[in-house]
Amino acid sequence: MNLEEVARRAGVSRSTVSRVLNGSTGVSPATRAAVEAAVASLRYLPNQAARSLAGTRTDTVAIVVSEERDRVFDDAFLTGVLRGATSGLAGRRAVVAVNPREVSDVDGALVVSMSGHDPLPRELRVPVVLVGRPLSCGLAYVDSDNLGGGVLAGRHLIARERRRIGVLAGPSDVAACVDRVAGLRRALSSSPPAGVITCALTPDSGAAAMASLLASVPDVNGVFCATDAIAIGALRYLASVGARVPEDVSVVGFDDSLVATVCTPALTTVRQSPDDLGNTAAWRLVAELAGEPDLPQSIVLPTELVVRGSS
Amino acid sequence: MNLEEVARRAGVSRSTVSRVLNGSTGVSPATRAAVEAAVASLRYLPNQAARSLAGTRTDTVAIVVSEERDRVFDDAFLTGVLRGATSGLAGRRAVVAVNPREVSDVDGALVVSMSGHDPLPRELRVPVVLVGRPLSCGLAYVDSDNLGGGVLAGRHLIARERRRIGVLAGPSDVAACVDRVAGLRRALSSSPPAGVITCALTPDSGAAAMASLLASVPDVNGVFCATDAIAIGALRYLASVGARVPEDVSVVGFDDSLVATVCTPALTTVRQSPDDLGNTAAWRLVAELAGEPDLPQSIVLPTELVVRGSS
DNA sequence: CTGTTAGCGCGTTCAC
DNA sequence: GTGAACGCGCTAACAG
Repeated sequence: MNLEEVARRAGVSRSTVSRVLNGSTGVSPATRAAVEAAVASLRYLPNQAARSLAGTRTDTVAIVVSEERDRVFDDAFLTGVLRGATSGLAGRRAVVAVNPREVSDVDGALVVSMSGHDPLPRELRVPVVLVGRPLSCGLAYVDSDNLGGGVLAGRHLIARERRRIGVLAGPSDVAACVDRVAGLRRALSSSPPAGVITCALTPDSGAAAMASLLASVPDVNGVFCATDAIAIGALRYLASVGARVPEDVSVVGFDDSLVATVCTPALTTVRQSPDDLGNTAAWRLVAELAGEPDLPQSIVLPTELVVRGSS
Repeated sequence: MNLEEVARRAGVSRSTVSRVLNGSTGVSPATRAAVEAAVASLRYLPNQAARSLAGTRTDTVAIVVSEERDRVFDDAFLTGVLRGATSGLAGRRAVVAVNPREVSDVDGALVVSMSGHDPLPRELRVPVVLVGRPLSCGLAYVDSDNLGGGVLAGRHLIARERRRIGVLAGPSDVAACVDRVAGLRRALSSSPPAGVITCALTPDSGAAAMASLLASVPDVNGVFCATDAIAIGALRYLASVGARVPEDVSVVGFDDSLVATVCTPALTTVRQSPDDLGNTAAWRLVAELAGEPDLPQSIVLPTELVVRGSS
């Protein structure tokens, strides 16, 4: 099934069918209709390989997932971004890759990476949109309002009369964590955090960080955790030493992952929408590929405080 | 940068370069070496489009994720399968799709779907390997040993002296759930379950199902849940009516998802490995595409009981 | 063992 | 407004 057959069926030449398929102007309404009828009745689908070989596009974009197992916020984040992205890709093929160097023959790429210093996107010679703010390069990106979320968390802790506030900050090369903590600092401007501990993005690391925090600031009464996974560990450690949450210590997380609703007490946290992140990034990339002018270099999606039992 | 240039550089013809690239036999070691040197020094990458247009393969496989939002075990399952699959695809391109009808120009497909009655895989005119046992078609598949896991759970409840056992079974069209419950029944052969409630794969549905179970079997002292998500809901409901776990009722889940370690009490559950599932399915598909004979029609991966506080 | 040749299906000039 | 002709980069016959 190829252009030739469709052309014969419609009583025109290959070129004309091609023109109709590619929305080119200068085809009389009558022939256009004939061609469309032929296409429909033959259930013709263009051959992608031939199309990209002859033309200049591949109609394929890469979704590059550059992450290590223990450096991901939570799996729901990735799943959400993927779901949102594929649905926003408007008929294009999405190839997923873990290693950017395996990627070729694509029109553009969506890169989701925790690390703010990923050197890889630049190696792709196509338009790139990042999911998550980069720390060190000027590429276009879509991100949650991590700063604003941090501010919300900080104001909430202040409203709860917490004045000895500790921070379990996550890694310093993860932009989202950096921004979240910056937001908290901004909300706390008059009375800076009593202690800041960096840690990995796992419950175990969060528990260990909570232990150090308690050691250096024994009277801490509010804790802001850069991710829910960290907060889970903090809650666990606090329970193990008999500290009451929220009576003795308020705990606030970030992500609103499933575990936030399941742990005891349920976790006050800041919600972001991975689906919207992926969808918006896809939209932005598609728009760029379509040649739309004046596209924003960065897009920031709102976050929202969800108050539960831990504060 | 194309075959022509590489050929010129190596002082041979296009065909010879093509032969070397495709591992065809009958090339003298000397010319092979010359070609490989040229390829390396020019950093030549074959054009995928041209390759699939001329040849019979596309070197890309589809990963079809056919799921609705509320019918997924947990997100970690999907991410795991995806991670395992992409790493097992041995250099092939992986295109992800939600709708199988968007899939064309691929050599084969991996289909991950909860529903056992998915009519879609057959529409793809290429080799297909399913992740998860199909209920109604005879396609090749890779699955966790859900039956065996159910047996493990059943034996465990018996060992805990639980004789009034209820089942929160999940949907009857999800093969994994059906198999898990079948395994439980097998372990309980002498004394069948006191009650079986079907439900959706969400905590809320699990909570509602637990309520019905308690209504019809007030003295239930053991509950097997087809998934951890269901078990979370069951635990929540039991706590709300003041039932003690595990003193009054033992609860066992299935999946060993992250929430199983976070809830209170921590959940006894059966562990499966989504990564291995995806990886094995990819391997099986690649082997079939390579024409390997005598491939197994089904592959079943072991599951493992993880005992925690809830039993 | 190696080179030559003929398309794969399509977009894109060109003429008409 | 429409058709004819060329070539994208490659694989797969076929010669030699």
